[in-house]
Amino acid sequence: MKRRETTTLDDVALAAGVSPATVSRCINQPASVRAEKRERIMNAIERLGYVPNGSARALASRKTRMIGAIMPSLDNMLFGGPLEAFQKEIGSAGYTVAVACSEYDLDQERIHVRNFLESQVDGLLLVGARRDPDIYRQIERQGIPYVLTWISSDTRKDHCVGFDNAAAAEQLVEYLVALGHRHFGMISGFIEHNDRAEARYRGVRDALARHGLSVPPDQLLQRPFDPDAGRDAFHLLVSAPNPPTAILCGSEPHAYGALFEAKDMNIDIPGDISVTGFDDMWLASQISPPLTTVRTPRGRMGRQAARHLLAQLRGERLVAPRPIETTLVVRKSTAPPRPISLSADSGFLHAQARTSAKSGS
Amino acid sequence: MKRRETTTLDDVALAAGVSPATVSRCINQPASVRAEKRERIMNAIERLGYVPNGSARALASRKTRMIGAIMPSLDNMLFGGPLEAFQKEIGSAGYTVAVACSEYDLDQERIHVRNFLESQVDGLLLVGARRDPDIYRQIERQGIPYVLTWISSDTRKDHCVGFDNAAAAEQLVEYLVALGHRHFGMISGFIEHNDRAEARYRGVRDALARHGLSVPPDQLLQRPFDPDAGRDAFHLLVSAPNPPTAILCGSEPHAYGALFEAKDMNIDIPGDISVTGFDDMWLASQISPPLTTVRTPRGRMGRQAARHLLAQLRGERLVAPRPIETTLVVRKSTAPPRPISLSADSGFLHAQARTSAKSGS
DNA sequence: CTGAAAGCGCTTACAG
DNA sequence: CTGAAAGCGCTTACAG
Repeated sequence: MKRRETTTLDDVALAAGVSPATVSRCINQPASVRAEKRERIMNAIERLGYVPNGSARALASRKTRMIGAIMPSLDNMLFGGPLEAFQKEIGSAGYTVAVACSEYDLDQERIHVRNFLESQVDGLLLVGARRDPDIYRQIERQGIPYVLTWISSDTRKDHCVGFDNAAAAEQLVEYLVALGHRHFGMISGFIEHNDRAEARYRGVRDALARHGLSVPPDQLLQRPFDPDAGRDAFHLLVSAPNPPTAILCGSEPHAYGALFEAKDMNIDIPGDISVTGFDDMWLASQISPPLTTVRTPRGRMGRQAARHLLAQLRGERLVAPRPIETTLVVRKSTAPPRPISLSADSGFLHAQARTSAKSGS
Repeated sequence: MKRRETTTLDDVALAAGVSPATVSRCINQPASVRAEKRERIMNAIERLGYVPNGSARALASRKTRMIGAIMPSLDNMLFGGPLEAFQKEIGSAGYTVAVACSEYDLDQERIHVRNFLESQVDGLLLVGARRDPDIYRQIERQGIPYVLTWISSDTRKDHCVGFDNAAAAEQLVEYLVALGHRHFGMISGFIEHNDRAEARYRGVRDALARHGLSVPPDQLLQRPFDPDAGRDAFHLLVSAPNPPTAILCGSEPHAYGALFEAKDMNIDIPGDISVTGFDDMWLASQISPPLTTVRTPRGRMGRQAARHLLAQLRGERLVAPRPIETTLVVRKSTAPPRPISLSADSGFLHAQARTSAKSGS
């Protein structure tokens, strides 16, 4: 390692025949430097190939222009899009984004928060709102802005940019119930440490309760968010003695897996069983049958998260963003249950019988 | 903004009754501090809630422990996995990774490189090898390690961690030719500014040339890497007066799109036309028909890239990594062309006729 | 094993 | 508009 002569701001000042302070100003607020000097300085910078030292700048100015983003995963086509939208938007304001993956593990997440705090990030992007309060304490102690995405919870509403997962799940349930379904299964993410998954389940549960229905405990399966897990869960659900007529998936990869497994098992979707997704990713409309699901505008969420963070960074007073609207997208993976009962009443009674038999076990 | 009293290393030193230097050592090389003092210091750190200032540390030590990664995209399920693998591996060595997206645009990439250089990243992860030499000059001027992924080119072989795209494409072609295909179309990425796409096309071209075959210019379609673009391109290709019997896709999303479009057009794959992918992502085995493709071990590539960078960071001498092996995965999207000719000769003659007719036009 | 001191390369009031 | 000077919060030879 030969000693590299890094050229510094002082070198530029010397070469341009001005003071270091002026060079600094020339870089940061060009307008405040006389045009003639500015040109001399720019020339010197060019000639010497000067590259400002971000660490020194950060130390002196107390700004790193770096945003830390902690995502549950980058490998499931769910977070990549929004993250890219976020980085594009915030990047155009001059910020760099550093990413870390928590793998849906709150302990890993805490470590990453800590690291970012040490790195002096100017802001933080997190997914979900539920985590050890101590983490929020640390963040707030450093006084750095943060935004919580994928939820519109009310615990820290002011920081939430996302949609109402529970309400979205309810849309799905209401639609299915109107179709005549009375017997439901659900393939969910892990509820305990994932407030998005929890909210979706809660939405399902509450909407069903309004109709005197419920997901039997053994028909609620919690699985990692990937198609293979969805396959297995679907297989289990339909192999039960009294299978559901509709299966709600808490995430779209689960639904893809369910559809693939159905094909392998020769189960007709939606003839035998209805299946719904959640998110409306690109595959939803292409897969067969095309998936009934709820659309979550994730790109918009990413951009809005960036703008919300930017506003805080500018020192604006925090105003709670309004939840991003979700929309029910009805396609071909859902239909009335068999036997087809045009009368809602008879269908209801039929389902009631099944449901009570089930809940009695 | 009230003035936050950030607690510094000096505060800790005072509280623990030692010198700042000792606190610093205690944090960075605990073994070099007497146990008794170490405990006092740790207590003080805990009590004061001290968080080291990364910028100051970086300035003084000339190390940021940050790696810059510039990816063409994060939104196409292609780069997320490898990136996550990379970050996990390099993160466990104490590095943070910052990401930026170039959107397959070399100008954007150059800006991001520049930004990362200013940020004093300790290392750089790039995709592909072909870019303005001036960029390499800047990187090397700062003397920071870098790794080029997704290729195993020989221009800067020592820095390349990836697979041989051309060879992988050749595997596919040889298989298709052995099946009896003589008339090929290709849906490719944009070749000019993407050396991975270029290498794949080159592999196709060279392999075909060995058999006296070629892709007619109008049957080589360059498209963005998404399923919809693949759909359109497929439609165009099969609507030509003399459509190919086999379509090679330079990326898997293209192939998915082709398969979906084929279904909509009522074209039988592989009965009417054979289709191949490239990468073997999870969908390849689930889609129908399951896709014949070539597997590129991307997770392994991510990890190896991290290790290769880490080795440089440790100051080890650079040794050219060996290319990562790709494997042909034969599934159901490929078959001999119609009319089914069990005799290779007759098939060949038939195809020859078509080919020369084509190339004469 | 520990401390005093210099220095990393900028920015930013403060004066002019 | 510009400069001299202090300071951001650490690390690291150097001495002991």
